[in-house]
Amino acid sequence: MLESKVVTRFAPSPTGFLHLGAYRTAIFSYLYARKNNGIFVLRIEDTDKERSKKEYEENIIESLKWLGLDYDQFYRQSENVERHKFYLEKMIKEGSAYISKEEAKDGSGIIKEIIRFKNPNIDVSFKDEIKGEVTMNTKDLGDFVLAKNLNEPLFHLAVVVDDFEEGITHVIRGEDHVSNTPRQILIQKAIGAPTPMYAHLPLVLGADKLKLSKRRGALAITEYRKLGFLPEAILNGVAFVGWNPGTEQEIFTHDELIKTFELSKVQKSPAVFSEEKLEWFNKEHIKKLSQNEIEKNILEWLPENMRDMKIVPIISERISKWSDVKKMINTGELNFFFETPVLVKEKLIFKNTPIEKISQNLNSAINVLQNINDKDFNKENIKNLLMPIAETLPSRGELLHPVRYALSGLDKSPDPFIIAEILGKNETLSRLQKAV
RNA sequence: GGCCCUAUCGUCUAACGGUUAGGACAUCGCCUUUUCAAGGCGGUAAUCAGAGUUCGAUUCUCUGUAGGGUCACCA
Repeated sequence: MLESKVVTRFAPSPTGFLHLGAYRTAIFSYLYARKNNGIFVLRIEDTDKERSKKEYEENIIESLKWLGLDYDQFYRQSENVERHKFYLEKMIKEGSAYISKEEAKDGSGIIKEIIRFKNPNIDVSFKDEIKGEVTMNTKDLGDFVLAKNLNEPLFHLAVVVDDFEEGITHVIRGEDHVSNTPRQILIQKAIGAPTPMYAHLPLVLGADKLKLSKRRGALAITEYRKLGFLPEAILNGVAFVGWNPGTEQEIFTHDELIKTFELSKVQKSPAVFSEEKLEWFNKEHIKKLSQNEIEKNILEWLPENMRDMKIVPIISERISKWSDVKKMINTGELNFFFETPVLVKEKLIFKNTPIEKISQNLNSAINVLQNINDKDFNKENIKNLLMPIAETLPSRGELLHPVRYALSGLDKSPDPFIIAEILGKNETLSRLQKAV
């Protein structure tokens, strides 16, 4: 029973901030492990001492945590050098690897001893969960290098030894590793390790149809957090790049994804990642939040002097991520609530209605609104009084437009009833009076 | 170039060999209490090309074409 347990791993190298494409492989590995009651391992592949940085490792850990991808085991490849050395020595002893004296690649002319694999030059085939049967000849690979020396293993050796020692049963990784697989299988055979199941994920492309890369604007996952995306929305949206459950449901929670995820439904072809659709996913996930949580978040994103519960409703239906709150502030859409707008007389005019008629309509509005008590000054009551007047006019706009403009000073704004409610009776009447 | 992989609306995708080729995002139009947003309804839009197998091909086979991956003392 224990033998059949699924163990997957996410094995990034901490040489930069990881973008969504990398996290998608983490998500799939995680989902697959959880779905099968297995174990999810995080292994930091930091054997490249020059390029690996602690900062990046921390960013990876932080990002996984934020996404809700909890791992059961953690390894740092650089801490496994002893076992890498053990297998290296074993291979040399058994003849599947040898020490080769060669001139250093840096052009210094120094002769070094490196460790090469004795390539048997055979056809290697493996079954890939996504791509199917793949066969490759390994003779082009030559006697590839396993390690710089006994204490400095290279990628292929380290991966194979660690996957074996950590009991990895399913290697889920990017398609760029397909051509690495045969030589890793060769090493497995040499050290007597079983071959795990492989699933090579198709690449994630940017809008330019090229591989997603930081150089072309791909963001680190922590940047999405800064932009005010919900982790569950990112999880959902990224999982849907190159995978779908085959039903028409698109919005999934963390737990629903675990239940639904299947490797067999992963796409074979690369997928273009759409920022627009990610925003849509986020908006849908915001809708699932309780009213309280939405209020709390919006309030947090508002500057202190603007933290007023009353404007939350008009903000919440106009944003798809929290940072859009800032955008609304910057475009001045919310200013009317905090300061009396400066009006341009002509803008009160609806179509060709004479200005006298507009003033007259505004006055009727003032008259009826005066009759509402302060505490009943809400959008329903306001609407109930204003609409009957508007209905008597050739066009409702002759009343509604000037009222809305007088209150907001904007060409585009929420409807006049809600604005009046937010402003309160006094401010509403005062603004209407000024417009007459 | 060698090896490997892939190919359905602009994008993500669905379709036991038989469907008016379905859905979502985006886009366009209409409606909904002037405008904006939200919401509702509807529209435009796709099987890379050519052969073959078959009564019938988006689906199977081959070829072509186009993309992509990989060929390190990086991972």
